[in-house]
Amino acid sequence: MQTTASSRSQIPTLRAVAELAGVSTSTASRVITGSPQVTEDSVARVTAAIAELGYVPNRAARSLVRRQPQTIAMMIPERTAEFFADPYFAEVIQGAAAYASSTDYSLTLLIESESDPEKTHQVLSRGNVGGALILSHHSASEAYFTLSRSLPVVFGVRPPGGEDADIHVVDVDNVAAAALAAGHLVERGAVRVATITAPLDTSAGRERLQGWRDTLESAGLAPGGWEEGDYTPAGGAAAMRRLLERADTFDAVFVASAQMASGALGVLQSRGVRVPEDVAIATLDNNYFSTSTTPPLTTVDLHTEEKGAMMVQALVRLIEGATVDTEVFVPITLVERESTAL
Amino acid sequence: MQTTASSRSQIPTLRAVAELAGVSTSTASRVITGSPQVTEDSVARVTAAIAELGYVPNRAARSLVRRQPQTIAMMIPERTAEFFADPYFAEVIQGAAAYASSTDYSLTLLIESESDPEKTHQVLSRGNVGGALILSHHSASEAYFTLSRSLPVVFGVRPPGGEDADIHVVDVDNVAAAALAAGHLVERGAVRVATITAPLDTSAGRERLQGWRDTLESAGLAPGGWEEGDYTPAGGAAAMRRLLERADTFDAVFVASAQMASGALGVLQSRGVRVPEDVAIATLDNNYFSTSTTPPLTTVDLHTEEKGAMMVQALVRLIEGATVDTEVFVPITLVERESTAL
DNA sequence: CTGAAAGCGCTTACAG
DNA sequence: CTGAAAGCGCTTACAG
Repeated sequence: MQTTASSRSQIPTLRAVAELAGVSTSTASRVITGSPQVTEDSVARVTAAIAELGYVPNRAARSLVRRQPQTIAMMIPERTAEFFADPYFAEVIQGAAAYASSTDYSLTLLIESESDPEKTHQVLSRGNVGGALILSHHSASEAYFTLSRSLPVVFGVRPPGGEDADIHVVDVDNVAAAALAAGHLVERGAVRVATITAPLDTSAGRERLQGWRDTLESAGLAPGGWEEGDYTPAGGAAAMRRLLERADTFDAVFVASAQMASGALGVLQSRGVRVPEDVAIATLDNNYFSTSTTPPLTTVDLHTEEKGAMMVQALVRLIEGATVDTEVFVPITLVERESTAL
Repeated sequence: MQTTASSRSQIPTLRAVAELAGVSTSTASRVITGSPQVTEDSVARVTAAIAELGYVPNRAARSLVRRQPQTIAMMIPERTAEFFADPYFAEVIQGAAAYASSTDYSLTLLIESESDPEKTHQVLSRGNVGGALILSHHSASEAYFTLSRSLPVVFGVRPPGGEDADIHVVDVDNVAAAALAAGHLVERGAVRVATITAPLDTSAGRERLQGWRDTLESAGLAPGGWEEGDYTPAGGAAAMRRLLERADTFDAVFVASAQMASGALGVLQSRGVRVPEDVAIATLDNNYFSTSTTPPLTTVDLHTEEKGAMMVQALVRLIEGATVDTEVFVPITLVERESTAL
């Protein structure tokens, strides 16, 4: 109590800035909000006063008067397993938080209640957040369709059923990413390219499968075998075992995520299959799972951190009334490593 | 703009609640804040009105008048690698966010600028957060010592140099956790227990080594060999390779984190060492890395998610002026799995 | 126990 | 371009 009180009294207000600068709070406020209707002289004096006092606007007061909380909610899935296993969320969050810190908005974490989507809706629609970022793949995201009519919302994945809906999505082009990885395998000389897919009940899973298929087709190659994984190393390993049991052999495999690829690589090596000599591997995600294996894996960097930043950027624009494309693609880049070396 | 405006007009205010309940806003406010000086009848009527309107207090207004932002900052390390590789942060964050949602506080993510701690200090001390949670191990956390004099702060790890400082720490008892795991190995009959440590420039690393040492000593066993790891599977694997090169053999190993244990296990198996028959393994962290290996690993659950919740709980108490222990221990539990089966 | 009133720290028409 | 004034939605002494 005492600590708090004493610290509070130190914090400079707009009034203090205005007094020091010798202007009214109105003028000081105009300078701070970047209003054009102020003289250069006012700007200089207020700016100096702000610097001298280390003034930072009170968010609560600003939010109250603007009727617009300077807060963005990042909805994170309640189902912990999904959230934990994957560095994906951490990267998106990191990127989003970093970008948010460069804006006037703060990023707050909200658990989405999957058992009770109505509750989540409540929390978001009651005026305490300026907009929301939706990350989950599977969840009952239809609830967010309605929400996005009354609150700015940006999705990190196109939600199931959201093909026609008037929603905003910031995501990687999964077809293109898969095609980039598979294409690299083909260019390198592979002629029998198998794949381990991401879960096919997600759009990302289906699109990555599609990208692989398209690539082989346009290269005039017959599609190789494919098995479904679940985004985990163990799932990738299991899929690789099934792939090896099949009649059709392969000289390369496109694995739809680095976590799965690390598991699949282990199986290959335990069977004495040499990578890249016998089987080349290309995957997606430039993270720990593609850099720390032996050999390290050729992959497509999905720029997940940048994705987080782009989501916040799109949302802030939406909140501030600017026009935002309904679909924004996050850049992708091929990173060549030993797993496809010649 | 239009969307936003229309949605705003829907949001019920305290005044609307008061009118519906037939009381003044003062009384309505008292009911909401749980003041004792209201009649049962008032409580009933206001409560009903709140439910009917779906009223949620405006955080900005409340923060403004209370001079206390209803916001808790979770400081996350700028150094991305550390943050990404480990499910630890994600678990703590999840637990913290979930607990925060049951309070009046919202959890906001702030990147701590390690290159410029002064900047982080600025952000926190300028009155826009009610308190802060500090997670990082290494960082220049001394800056937070000063901060904790003017702002409620809870550390997730005792910062270097923070032995005597008057700070609040919520953490697992690392010595006890290591002793629990190592003790299980001993009870099971191991007589030559080696260890792979966490980085020894962290207090957690040193304490876990200590717990292993204490256990062997009190069991009357000579300390086995030890090698330092870096919290990653690759680091655990490297440490295990070094351990195997040493003269002293071992029939069990305590690995100070599950990520390292998964790497170490791989090395053992690739050398034809059977787990648990030839070497038993016990580790810390009950996460993906201890459950998904073959065999699954006996471990000490550090209740990381609960830790996040406890950190928020302690911080909220601090903010609200209650007394909080300077040191709070997160519970630990042994989880027996195949890696130590007899 | 209750209500009228003041005020938290800002922003923004409004008048000049 | 500038300042005085009103007001954002709450909470809390103050008086009754």
